[in-house]
Amino acid sequence: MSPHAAETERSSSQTVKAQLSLRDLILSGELKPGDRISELSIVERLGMSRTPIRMALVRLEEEGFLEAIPSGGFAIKAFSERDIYDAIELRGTLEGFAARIAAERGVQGSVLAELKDNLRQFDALVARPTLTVDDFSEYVEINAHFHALLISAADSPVLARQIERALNLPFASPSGFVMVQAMLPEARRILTIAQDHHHCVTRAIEAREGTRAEALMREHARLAHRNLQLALRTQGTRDLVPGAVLIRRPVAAGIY
Amino acid sequence: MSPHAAETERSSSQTVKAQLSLRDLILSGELKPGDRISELSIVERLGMSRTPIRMALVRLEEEGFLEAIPSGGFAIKAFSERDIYDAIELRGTLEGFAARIAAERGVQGSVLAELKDNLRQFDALVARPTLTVDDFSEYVEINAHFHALLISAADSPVLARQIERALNLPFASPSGFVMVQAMLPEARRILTIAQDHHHCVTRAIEAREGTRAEALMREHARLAHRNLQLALRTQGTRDLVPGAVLIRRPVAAGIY
DNA sequence: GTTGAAGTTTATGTATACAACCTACCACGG
DNA sequence: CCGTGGTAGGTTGTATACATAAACTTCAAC
Repeated sequence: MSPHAAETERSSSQTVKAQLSLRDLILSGELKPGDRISELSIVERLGMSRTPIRMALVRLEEEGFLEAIPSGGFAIKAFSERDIYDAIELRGTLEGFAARIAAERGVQGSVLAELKDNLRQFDALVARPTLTVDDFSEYVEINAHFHALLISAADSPVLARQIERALNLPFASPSGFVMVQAMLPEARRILTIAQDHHHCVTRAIEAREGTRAEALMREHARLAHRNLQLALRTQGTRDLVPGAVLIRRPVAAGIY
Repeated sequence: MSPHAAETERSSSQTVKAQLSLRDLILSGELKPGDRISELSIVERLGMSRTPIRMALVRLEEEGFLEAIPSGGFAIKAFSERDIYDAIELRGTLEGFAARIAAERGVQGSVLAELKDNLRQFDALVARPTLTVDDFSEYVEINAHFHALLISAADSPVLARQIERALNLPFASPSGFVMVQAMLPEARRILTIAQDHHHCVTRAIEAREGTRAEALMREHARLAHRNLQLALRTQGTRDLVPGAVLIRRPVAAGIY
């Protein structure tokens, strides 16, 4: 079934299990956008009682996968291509804000050291003569760590919380389109640009150049815009887009 | 007790009642920051069963009033003065983003007309020779409407949702410090500046000047910074700050 | 044939009972 | 006297039963 199904087995609480399982059900496309979710049908599908399922539904609504129906219950949300575009742009805005206040207020030396270590790992990756799919998986890790470090550099719980929420939607994640990118011929080129962004932002933060750091992070997020466009319009890559099943109109012109 | 207690009486669902009541309990200071919330104590206080109360607790966690305790249950969050500063700056960033995309993508004529009507109401208010407390209440309405119109001008559900969440904290609201402002000698001056911001942003959006619109909304939010500083440091106005009880260190030097 | 209304069915909202866990206190041993 | 173990109390997590409201179906009348 779903690639993440395993992790739901050995979880602690029933609520968390339900949350993960439901998310998988949604992202795998078994539950389609617009569908109303009946609690009872989930009960018999997951084999637990209604209470943890109701809890999970509330949480998934907060995460943005579901929307409350006025008369009660929840339905699976559908997203337009523009919604995804906006979510990416929003992430760029928030990460730009993080970079700016990190630069303006200054960051702890230890965080800066971690950032530079992360850059070295990235450099080593790009230096490899050929890039395998495993290399891209490794990049996902390094990239996610860089963005996490940026948030800790901003040292603002309020902002961290808000960014966390903005990243709940899978296609808004910093690494959302990396595996798509891996399939594209210009993979290395995009990677090189992303690498440069990371370097420049780190340098800007160190040099207390807030405006520059902000602009760079915004532009960095826009790499995902291009990957999104390519992925949705290139044959065969659409399934690699995280949460592709949530996109309202398949758009992909000429595939069928 | 609380000024909003009335609205909790005639509510529909028990969950919503619990949510509103709990929020009042927190904002009125009856439940103090750091306190762990026992579900049973709320049960006997509100006279309903645990189920809707648990639901309300989850929602209030999402709103930012509570934080989950690792071992289970919730505790009331405490905020530093810098958290509030960041929340205001964050609102400015998000509203700036809204203003920018409204300007860049263009807005429907009807929304623009509503904005201009709102500006006229604002102008009429400022033109009054003296400003009563009622006038400031009216301003809160007009101001809230302006900010709501800005969001609808951006026409982005993803962004609207995110801003809505950012405004859950009472001190992050656009009108959060207006009643404080009313008590200050420079009340009219601040109002005049806010009025100019509203005018300029609307004109910038109409003229498709995205960068200008964004910068203006950011600066507009920073008016709240000043009001925050004044309110916390001026004797007697501290209680007018919404959610003042959530602020960690009373800060207010020399009051006691 | 279509529309409206009433009854039935099924959904969610709420209450409560039960189980598992964490915590704090007390006793016992080193 | 300090540390460790166990037990008791209370807390949250889960399951289930019940009430209420929404939706669907069916039947009848126009």
